Amino acid sequence: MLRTHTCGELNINNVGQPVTLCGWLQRSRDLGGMTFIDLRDRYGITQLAFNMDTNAELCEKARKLGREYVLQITGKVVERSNKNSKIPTGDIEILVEKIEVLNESKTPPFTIEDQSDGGDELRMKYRYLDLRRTPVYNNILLRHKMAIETRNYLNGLDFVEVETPFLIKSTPEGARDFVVPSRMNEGEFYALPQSPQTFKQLLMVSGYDRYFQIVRCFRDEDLRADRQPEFTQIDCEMSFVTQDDVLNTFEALTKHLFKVVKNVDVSTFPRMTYADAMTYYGCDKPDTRFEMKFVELNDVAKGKDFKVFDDAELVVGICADGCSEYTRKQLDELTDFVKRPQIGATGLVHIKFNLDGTVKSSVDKFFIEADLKAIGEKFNAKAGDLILIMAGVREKAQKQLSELRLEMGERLELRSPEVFSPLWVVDFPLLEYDEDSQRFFAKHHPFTSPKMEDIELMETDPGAVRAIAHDLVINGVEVAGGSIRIFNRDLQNKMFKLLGFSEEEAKKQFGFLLDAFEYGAPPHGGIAFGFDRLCSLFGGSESIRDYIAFPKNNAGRDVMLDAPSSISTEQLEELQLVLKK
RNA sequence: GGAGCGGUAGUUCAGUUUGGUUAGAAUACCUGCCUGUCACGCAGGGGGUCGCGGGUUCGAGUCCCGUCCGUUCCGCCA
Repeated sequence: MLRTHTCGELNINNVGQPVTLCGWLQRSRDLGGMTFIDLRDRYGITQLAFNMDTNAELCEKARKLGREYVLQITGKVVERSNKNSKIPTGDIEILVEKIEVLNESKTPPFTIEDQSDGGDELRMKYRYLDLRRTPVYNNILLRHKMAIETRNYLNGLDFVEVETPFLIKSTPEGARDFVVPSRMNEGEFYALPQSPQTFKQLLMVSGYDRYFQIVRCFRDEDLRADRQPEFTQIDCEMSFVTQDDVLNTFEALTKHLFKVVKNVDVSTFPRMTYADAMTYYGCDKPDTRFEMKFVELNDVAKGKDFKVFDDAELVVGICADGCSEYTRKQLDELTDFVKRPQIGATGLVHIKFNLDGTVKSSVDKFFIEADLKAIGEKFNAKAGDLILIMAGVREKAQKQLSELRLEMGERLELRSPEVFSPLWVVDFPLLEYDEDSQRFFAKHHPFTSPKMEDIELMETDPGAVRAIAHDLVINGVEVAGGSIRIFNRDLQNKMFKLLGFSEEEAKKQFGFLLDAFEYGAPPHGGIAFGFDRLCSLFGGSESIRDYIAFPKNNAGRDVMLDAPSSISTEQLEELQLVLKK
């Protein structure tokens, strides 16, 4: 070993010991007669001291060293005369006797400190330097802890981690596949998995009973702050279970992670149906850190000659406590917010329940005070509250008001990253009708089981069939999703038929799975966590990039590698992607 | 595919609204001074194709058109 200790572990108890440390020069302070160097490794910072009186030659050498030089130093631990209470090693320093420069460094393009002066783009280009910074290191360490704890916990429950292939078969359903040309099979392509869905179901057929995998998945879709083209799932599947079993098992895993990683206790996760989530939050992943539930106002808002309400399928509102004092400017801001093209509302109605008992609204022309008070009663509004109302086609109005609700939550500081509010959303619709292609699509995936009591509806009203599906939502983030699967060949065929698959198409795409189901498939179900999102949620960040060591940028590029890149004509020829000259 | 915001010193930004002398600040870097600093301090210095291309103008960092890059969102993400 080139060192006896790390830079984070020495303290007052080590005084007098001879030590050898290795690390990077974080910063040096040259006072003329003496020089101090902060030596950094991933464990911490230890101060090195050099004195002109005691060793002029060494001190001269030390003052010439640059930032990020890699040093090996030998010396003696001494108690400082001026202590630094801000760092764990602040009581001691090393009286250096020998310096070895293990490597020099160019001046880095940004400062390697907690608060770096570098912007995102630059730090991504030099990600290996960015990763030296403590906050970034802590994020990567958090991810490591989450992964280790997940493995240990699931291992304790007899889950088996099985690796599934990355080079698989492309299927047209779902997200766009990344494809890989096959050199040995001219004109044919592998696809990278969007998830190991079919493999984990096959493992259930194989009797593995409880499977998990912390696994990379690939989707060739546009990126977001919380979406990368390659991302990681905690993928899980269990046999001989009900939905309750799946929910209880992974609620317990989630609680375990909160406890050991964050030391946070969370109570039992409430369960909310998809229908309720839409009714009360206008959204299938509600942020339940704050209430501000939707109230439907059709009965009290219609019939007052206000055309916008009268013509609307749904009039719905929220009540913002204590916001009656909002100024004209603030209300205009909210109106502008909902009118942004991304939200696309045509307007916003407000009712102020003023502190002096008066009621003032933007629709006073149409509503007398008694009408407004009737609306207020629906919300149990009190003096000082502000009611915000939107109207339109049901789904659209819900979605728009949902955005406004989150914005109000933000403005009222009700969305602290230190507060965690998990819930299960269940009873999703099995199918979603797509107007463009005039057909149903699986909302989750084609292997999701309908609720037994809804099976008859598959013939009569497919859109009303509910699935035995579940999402884990925390703070408005979809953290995990899963379902009980179809394990019966007939039901699966019925499902494919609903999705407009001919028997041949189904066989061509999923023949291996259908075949497998004929050899004794057990009842099974599972869930997959978005691991990157879970980490960013635990870390209190909106962006999953902070928790990925080498992430891609907005356009799916790795700016450090400069990938993707073109390849040589020889490679293209070998892959049969161009004609040979 | 669409919308918003941004691109000026190694870096982070100001300056663009209302075109006008030599484009500033902080930090980083270099030199000198300094024996208890820990965001050390003090003095001095170097450092700019204002993303790129075109246009308007006597004159463009600033106005117009195009384009590239970054970022956030919508679409998309079974």
